[in-house]
Amino acid sequence: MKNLRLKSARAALDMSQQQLADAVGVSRQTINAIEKGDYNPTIKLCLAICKALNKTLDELFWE
Amino acid sequence: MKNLRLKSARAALDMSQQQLADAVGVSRQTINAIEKGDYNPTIKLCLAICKALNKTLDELFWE
DNA sequence: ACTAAAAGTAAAATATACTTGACAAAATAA
DNA sequence: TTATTTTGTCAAGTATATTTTACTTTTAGT
Repeated sequence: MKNLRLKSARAALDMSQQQLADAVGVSRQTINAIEKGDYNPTIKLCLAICKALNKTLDELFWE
Repeated sequence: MKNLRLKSARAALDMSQQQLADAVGVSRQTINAIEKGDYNPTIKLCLAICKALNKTLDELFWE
């Protein structure tokens, strides 16, 4: 299922998928796939995304 | 680095690594490796572990 | 001490997260 | 409209999470 909280948090900081990808060191397609819900990232990547967006794991990835 | 919070939460419920592994559908070695800190699990597995141990992502995996 | 269960560890195989490159669709701005 | 950026999506490859089998070491019980 889609991760709209991630998409929303990124938009709130006016970051593109490419900018977030660069900030956490992955490809743009990986960010796109996570937002789309295509596959589950590793906890390490989730933590990097949280720090880049100033959010916690529970805020972005708890269901 | 070791995940002592996970180890502690499991011990608090008196569960063995095997029991937790069965509860979340992975091998015992995977649980052992996560507690040992050998590699990073997927967010899906982290969520399953949290639910099995009645903890949140932030409680077990936030650094 | 003896026994059994639990935990630690390792190598080889498999499943899947992630990359790279590329192209089209949609959005934003001139 | 036209140009530019952003997003969506796909296929093939690479990196790594996870499994299986197996063995040793601790821990807990009797």
